[in-house]
Amino acid sequence: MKSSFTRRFHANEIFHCIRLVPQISQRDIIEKTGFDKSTVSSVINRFDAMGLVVRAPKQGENRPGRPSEALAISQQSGLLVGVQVELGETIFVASGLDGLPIAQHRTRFGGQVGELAQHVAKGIETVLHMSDRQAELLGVGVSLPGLIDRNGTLLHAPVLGWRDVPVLDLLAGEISTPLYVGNDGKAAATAEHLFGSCIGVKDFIYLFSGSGVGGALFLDGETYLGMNGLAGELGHLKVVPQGRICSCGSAGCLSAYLSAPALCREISAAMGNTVVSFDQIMLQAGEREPVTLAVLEQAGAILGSAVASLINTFNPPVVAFGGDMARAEGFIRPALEHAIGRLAHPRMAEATRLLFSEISVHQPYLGGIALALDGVTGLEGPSVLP
Amino acid sequence: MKSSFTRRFHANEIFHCIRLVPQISQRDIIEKTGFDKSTVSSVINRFDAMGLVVRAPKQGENRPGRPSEALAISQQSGLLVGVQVELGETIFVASGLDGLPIAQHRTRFGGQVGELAQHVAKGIETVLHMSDRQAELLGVGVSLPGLIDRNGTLLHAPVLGWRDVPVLDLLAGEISTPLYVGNDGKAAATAEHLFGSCIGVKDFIYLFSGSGVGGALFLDGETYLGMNGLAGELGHLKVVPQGRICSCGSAGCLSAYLSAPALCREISAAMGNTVVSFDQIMLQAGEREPVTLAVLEQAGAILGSAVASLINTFNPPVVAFGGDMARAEGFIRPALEHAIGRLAHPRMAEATRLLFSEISVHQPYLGGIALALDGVTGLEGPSVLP
DNA sequence: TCAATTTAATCTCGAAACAAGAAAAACATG
DNA sequence: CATGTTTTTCTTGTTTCGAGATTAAATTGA
Repeated sequence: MKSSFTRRFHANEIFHCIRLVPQISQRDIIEKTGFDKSTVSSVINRFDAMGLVVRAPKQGENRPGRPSEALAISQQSGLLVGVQVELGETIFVASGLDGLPIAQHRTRFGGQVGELAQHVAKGIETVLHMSDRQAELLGVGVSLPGLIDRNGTLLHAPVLGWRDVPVLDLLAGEISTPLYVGNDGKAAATAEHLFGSCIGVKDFIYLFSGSGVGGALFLDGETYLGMNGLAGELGHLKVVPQGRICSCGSAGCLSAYLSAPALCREISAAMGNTVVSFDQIMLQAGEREPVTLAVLEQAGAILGSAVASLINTFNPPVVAFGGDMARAEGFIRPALEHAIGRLAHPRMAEATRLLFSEISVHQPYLGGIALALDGVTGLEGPSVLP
Repeated sequence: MKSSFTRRFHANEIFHCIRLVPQISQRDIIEKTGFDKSTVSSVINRFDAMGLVVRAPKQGENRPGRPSEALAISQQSGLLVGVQVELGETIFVASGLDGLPIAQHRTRFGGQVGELAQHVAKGIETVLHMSDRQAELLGVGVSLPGLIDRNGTLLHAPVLGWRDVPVLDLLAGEISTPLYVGNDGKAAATAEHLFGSCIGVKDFIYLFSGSGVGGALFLDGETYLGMNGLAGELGHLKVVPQGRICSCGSAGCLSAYLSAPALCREISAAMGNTVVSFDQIMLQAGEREPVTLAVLEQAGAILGSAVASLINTFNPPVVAFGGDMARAEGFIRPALEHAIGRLAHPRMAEATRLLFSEISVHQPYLGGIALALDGVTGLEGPSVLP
């Protein structure tokens, strides 16, 4: 069952057409993609033979002619599990091949390397039971907060305190399904592309903030990995020469100025009290507490300087912000835009849209699912598509 | 004669195999590319039919069996002209499809927009006469020192003082051959990939310095253009918050610290004399003049900070330096490497090779030829390959 | 009710391309 | 001069895309 590259390309495109617009007809797919009708028909016939899609006559189209089909990803076609490992807690989500979550499960996790594999395997088991759907598990995506290379080795995760952990190998020992392990920034960017505001956007730069600052380069329809898979560490762009020491061991990084811990420290120092969480910062900012507002404004300006460099580098149509950056949109956006206007090349800045991610705030658990869906439908490696 | 994408991909790969290793045999191409022997044979037969290659029996192979063919790009197959527009002077180079220069011509150019098209057309005419080869002109590449968008409009060239000049349209009015217009940084990076030290390197970041600092992102086998074709303006990475005013109108750009004029100003101010050219700087540095050495060292450190950001962003196998940066290798490299070691993520820094371009110093005129060759053999748009 | 019309999806068939194998070409060796 | 070796070309089978013909399933109107 070895298909040519173009065939897989077509299949992939058509699959995502159906996923994104359920009840779509072949006619609409032909218009949208520009593929030939016979190509679309044959691909969908194969999808059908594999039980990947369901076809139903389309209702409520009161016009002459043969009614079009309403295509949809089958609920029975297969399951994905997304795993989001964070400090203290792990989130497990099960979904169908359409990527829509059908069950969720959270457990505490102490962060011991030795327990990771068993802990994840057990969580997957649990969430699969909860999902109550009779279908095969096709793939598992695991999003981790750290630098992960192409071989699936986690090189450094300051938040967890891990170094050089072969996570893919460890997990593969307990989990037999296809396994996709990835950095949380790249996972979040993929989620934004598959489910969020960057659907259909082939090039965008993603930045997000939480316990650290991460990012991803989404170029030409896929996340750019670089030589070892480490590209996109935008949290460690240098913004201040000889600046603050960063958790990565270097100095002057964006992360040292914008991560939640950094902002907490800064506000605490200025106010004399103890601010320990970004929730608290948002609360104080909502009450228009002056020090907090000033620190956030300052953060927006620093972020703007980094984004100006990114705009001058990539000339991207979209720069997307996720996590705490998205939550604080109202407080940082003016300073951010002002800095970009001042520092980026005008012709590029005016063409770039800034986008604050909603899903990264309200559905932060989609990263793992995105890795899994991207993995099982992807053009390289084995794919569940024909 | 519309070929499929894969066909053109194969043809392109095989063409460059022959270009890079003249006298190569089909056998060697098969080994190198992994294509099937029938594919290679049929592509080369078409090359032959078009008069693109010459085949000769390979000499001096004293072994049994049918002797292999020695393939080479035909000298009669076609001509390219590369044009390098600089302040005060324009360089014209003619070459065959192998990219080897066969004639060169330089003329003064005052920099009047109105005269550009005629000036270029006349120079092409002249260099073609000089080349003395009976072959069709297949393409012209024009490298310009400024921001050029996808439509071939030069948006801003501080060096020439031009703004919003539709160079492609202007030139197309005088020149009927396929025309490829590009930014000098991207042209130099393409040259490095086609003729220089980055042959076979599919991903590298290119930085060069001259009257300004420019760059290019060479990702996944091609220059990354971004939305409007403006990506790669690495000279305007922000390195100092609220820093020096740059020719682009913004502040704190790399270019404001590393361009030849900036270094001249800095050295002049510190020494009290007047340094006006990079040649003079190199001379003084060669004599180990302390102020000059200190300024260059400082420049290396600033460059290192920017390169550290680039390494953390792209995780590239190679960062290449051209122009004045390459000339000053000996004086900036220690500070550069030190800064990178301190600021870039160790796992990425250790994997990245720094490369100082030779061709950008000794054959700076190759940029235009590179644009032309890349254009006429490229996978998108019309191509001279079957 | 039953053609006629209209639209959607499928089927048929030719052109193009790759890949594997057979055949041919051109040389060395004994 | 036969045999073996190596390189290139030719032959054939399979796959895929795409254009046109065909079939399917509805509405419309006589």
